[in-house]
Amino acid sequence: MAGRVTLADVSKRAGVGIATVSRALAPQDHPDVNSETRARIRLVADELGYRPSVTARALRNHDYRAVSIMVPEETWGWFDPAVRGAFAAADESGYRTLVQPFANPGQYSPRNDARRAGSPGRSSTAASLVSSLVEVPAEGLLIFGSAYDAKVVEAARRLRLPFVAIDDVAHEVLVPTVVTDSRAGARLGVEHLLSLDRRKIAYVGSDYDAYYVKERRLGYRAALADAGVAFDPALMVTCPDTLDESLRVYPNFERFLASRPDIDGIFCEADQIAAPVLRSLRLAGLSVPADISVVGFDDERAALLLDPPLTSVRQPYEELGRRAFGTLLKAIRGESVPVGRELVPPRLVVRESTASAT
Amino acid sequence: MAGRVTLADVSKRAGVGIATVSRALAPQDHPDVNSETRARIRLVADELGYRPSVTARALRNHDYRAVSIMVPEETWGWFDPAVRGAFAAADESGYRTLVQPFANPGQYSPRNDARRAGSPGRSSTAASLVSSLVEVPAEGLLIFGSAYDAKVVEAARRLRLPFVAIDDVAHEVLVPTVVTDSRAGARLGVEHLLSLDRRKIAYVGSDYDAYYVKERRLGYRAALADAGVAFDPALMVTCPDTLDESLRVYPNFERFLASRPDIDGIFCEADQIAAPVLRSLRLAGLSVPADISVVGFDDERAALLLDPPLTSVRQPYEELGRRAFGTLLKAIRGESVPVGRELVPPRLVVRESTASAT
DNA sequence: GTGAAAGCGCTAACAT
DNA sequence: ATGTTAGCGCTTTCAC
Repeated sequence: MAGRVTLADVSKRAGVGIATVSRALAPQDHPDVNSETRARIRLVADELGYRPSVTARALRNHDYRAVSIMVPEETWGWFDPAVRGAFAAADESGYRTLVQPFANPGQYSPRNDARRAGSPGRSSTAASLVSSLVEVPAEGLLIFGSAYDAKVVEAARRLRLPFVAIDDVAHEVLVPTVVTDSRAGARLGVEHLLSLDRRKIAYVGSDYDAYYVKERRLGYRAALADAGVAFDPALMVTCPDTLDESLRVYPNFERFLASRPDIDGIFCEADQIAAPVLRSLRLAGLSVPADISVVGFDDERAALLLDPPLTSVRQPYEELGRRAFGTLLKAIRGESVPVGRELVPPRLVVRESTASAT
Repeated sequence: MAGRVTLADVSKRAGVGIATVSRALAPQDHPDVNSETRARIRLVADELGYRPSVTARALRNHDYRAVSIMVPEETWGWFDPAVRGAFAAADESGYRTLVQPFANPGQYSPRNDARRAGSPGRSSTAASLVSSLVEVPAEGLLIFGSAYDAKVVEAARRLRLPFVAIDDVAHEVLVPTVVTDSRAGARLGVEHLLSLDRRKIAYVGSDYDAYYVKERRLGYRAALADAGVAFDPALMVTCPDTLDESLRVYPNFERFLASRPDIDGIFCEADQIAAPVLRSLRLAGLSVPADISVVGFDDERAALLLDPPLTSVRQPYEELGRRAFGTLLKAIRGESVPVGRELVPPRLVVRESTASAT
């Protein structure tokens, strides 16, 4: 049903040549048209309900101005603002954005799976991605998360599509990748705790083997080192169960808490981890932040709803998306973009769990 | 840079006619080609890095197989799974999805504004939407939220684009609209409380003038009526400050709680409202669910992280998206779809805040 | 200032 | 089984 009324129709009805109509209707006022004619033609076009065929225009002009964004289904909740950032940036550059969700074949451990509705659809896996990509009228490709399935990378390369990723899981990057500077973020969080005179700072994290986990741990140690506080391995608490969202408390952390009544600060690897941690503290009769200050990472929406509201390192998701699109655009325009990580700094959002407002 | 290598190139290199190449490369194996030739041609095509021009194909075939999804920036966090549902449904029908975020000109009160990063971009408002829509090569239009700016509807109508909305705010619908059955949802929640022998059930809501608010209130009353429990207006607590996410407790609710020590159940209009409510209860030394059972609405991610984890009416977001696409597809195919609401039933997710697991 | 015509890359007749 | 050709709707020389 699209593009029923064509330039020819308008030209006939207006009693002018088809080319004139084209000129009259051009986005930026074409100089070579009598403004009266233009007005008249525009009127007729409106009347007829003319809609330019984007498809014909694209064919003719060899530019489609669209990029494809591939989003793994499982991470949607997470990368949502990043998608929005990419949208916004694309929009500003006159690009359209196509979104293709794809099912993630294991490997990438979803943090949101408790939520995963049983979508019966055969949404593409990385494998079928190969073929489906061919169908996409895009000038470039943005992949969110788990871009590093070698098959996907290979597929994209074969399509000769400029290709940028946003990912903080893979240890090794095969394409230009935009990522939150997790190390700097953890550092910010721990420095904040140190500035509150906390010295026995525990790190509560997961055993998930991911780049961001490694980096956050490094950030923690770096902050301590800079402050001249000795690193104590006993303060690193690893909870293997952090992906189980239904858990109220982590057994590992409970044990740790009982054994170390001396800690005065906790850096949580993720907000999601902070929720059970706060519960444990409450159950233990400890007051946050009076007895113990707690900092999270991500600043997801729930950080605000926790009790007390959680101080957290905010992921610059929106910026991640914008940067990724920017880099992609460079690639599309033929500038060379190096394979490697482009770090985006997060910032600290202070709330009551660290009560800086003394 | 798209579509450099054409059918002609492949045909020349393979020493066959251009039509043969077209047939050989057709998505579904064309019967009229020697399979050997096909194999050979495919090889050559691969070698040359041939990518079909979607744009030419679309022009030729008069079907673009894409729908446009317009998402108001502010509600992204909310409608995220709905977008995914629409994606999935579209994908299953061989449709692509274009996403266009648009800035919402006030009127629609964002629930997420605390999060709103200062995106400097001039992402389209409803007004510029008009023109921008013309540029979108879509066969149909899905609008998420606030579709009822008359200008937007008018614009879409003038484009003669099939048009479906997902919205639970507008009181009056101007286009086919898919929406959660909030009344049934509230009913589920309240019936659950009643089944736990709660009889003094408060309704804590906002003063937001929206369809879903009205409906949830009606659902609350309907459940009470069915159970033969007299409706007590004094148990309706309206907190004008429910949109302020930084608030730890609602003054209105605090007052109410102090004045009514007899209540034994609370139905919260939204999970977001439940967070401060739970805090107030905790501060008042009341135990949930022993003393008071609490039910929320939406079942957003935070429901799981609250303490105790919140029993909540889960919005069928994914299904909302799927249904909306389904309806849109009908419209695209020329079937008539009535202007009106298509209700999708939510379901109750029981957690510890109502401790049904005695 | 305006019209005629070529051609973007593809597919579907219509030949052969 | 394969080649030739017309034409989808548009923009852009090139004439006038």
